[in-house]
Amino acid sequence: MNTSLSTKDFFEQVYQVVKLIPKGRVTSYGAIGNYLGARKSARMVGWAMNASHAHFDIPAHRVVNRIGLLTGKFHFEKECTMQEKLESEGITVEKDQIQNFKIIFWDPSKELAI
DNA sequence: CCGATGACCATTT
DNA sequence: AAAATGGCCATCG
Repeated sequence: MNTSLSTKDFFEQVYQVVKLIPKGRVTSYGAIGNYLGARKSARMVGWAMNASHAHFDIPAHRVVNRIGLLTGKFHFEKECTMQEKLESEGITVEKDQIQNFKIIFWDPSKELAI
């Protein structure tokens, strides 16, 4: 069996955190990675989101890069899907840039309080 | 098997 | 202060 519970568990952790993101809030790949103790492996978090297509309950639109830019919008059904969903939750997005990002930023390391 | 790529972030120059 | 590069780990060709 999976004696080496590494990647799969890492994915699960990411999905759990993403699913716990409150409505109207956003977080960054690095924040999740930092919460999981892998801030250097932020790319893996992003890659995990790419695999999130296999999971339907993953609000990947609430996850953006550290500057609040919708870098992964092209990975959604349509380029505007991500922005549409964010605005649908009360988040203002301008030119793929989330407004008030610092205000709506949701840091798992602080909110979930390790 | 080796090389290149990636929804990133941090450090150094 | 801004720009460039390295690092990290996994998947694809």
